[in-house]
Amino acid sequence: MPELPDVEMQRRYLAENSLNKRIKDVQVHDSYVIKGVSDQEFVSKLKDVKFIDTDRRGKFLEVYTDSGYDLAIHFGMTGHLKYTLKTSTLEDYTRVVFTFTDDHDLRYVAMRKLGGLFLVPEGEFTRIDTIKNMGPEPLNPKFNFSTFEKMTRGRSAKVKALLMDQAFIAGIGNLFADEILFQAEIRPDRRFSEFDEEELKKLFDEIKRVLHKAIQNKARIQDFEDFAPHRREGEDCPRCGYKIHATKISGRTSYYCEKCQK
DNA sequence: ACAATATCCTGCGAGC
DNA sequence: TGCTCGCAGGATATTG
Repeated sequence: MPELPDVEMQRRYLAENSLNKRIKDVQVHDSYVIKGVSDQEFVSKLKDVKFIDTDRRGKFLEVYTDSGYDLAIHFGMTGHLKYTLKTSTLEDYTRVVFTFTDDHDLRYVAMRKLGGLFLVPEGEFTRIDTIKNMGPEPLNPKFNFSTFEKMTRGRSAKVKALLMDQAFIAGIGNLFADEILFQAEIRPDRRFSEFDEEELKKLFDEIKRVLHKAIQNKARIQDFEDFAPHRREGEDCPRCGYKIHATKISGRTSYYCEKCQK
């Protein structure tokens, strides 16, 4: 489920717990999640170094080190980080463990292996194709309505497919795309060519507002007062009481209100 | 260039 | 009870 707000929480978690501590050991329990380099290289490049800073790009957590290599972490759908005493029981699906000299671990845990850990030369996160081709960061103040309007011109795909496309805009997944469209009162199968200026502005504003609010609420979509009821086909729309409808867009189930979303 | 679809990963629940 | 099937969602590869 990690989308932009969730990844932002993971970033803050790492920044609070794991910066400026020497890594005395790196254990790769599952090499499938190590991307770009061999396990051996991954371990040797990160052993005896420190994580010194963090950033986020879309759904990637970027971790800077004090050696010549940096680390990008993607959580796929099921991944998360766990900082704990190294003596504590290893969680199921622990894929990679960093052990610091303070005898604590930072563990990358992920049931399904849809994410991964990418080692790149210093600062060169654009070596990762998804990042290289990534659209604008929605919460960046430089991402303004004029930019958004230009991006949408000539695009004929369904609005929800584009919201989930990382090359169009960064960090939005299935759940937040539904939530943004619910708040903007726009159907997920609409196309930009049919939008009037007011709808486009409303959509732009809701992208920023929903993501900001989710971060403020610690990424819990449940904290929305009238959130789109995900995975609840046939339930009542929290805004108008009409039945929630489900449909497939871009291979993903979309939930929307046929009455309030136009 | 763009749009749409198939595929991978793993566990779970529905249905037979 | 035990099997298969389909689904969950992020991203990529492939096809149109």
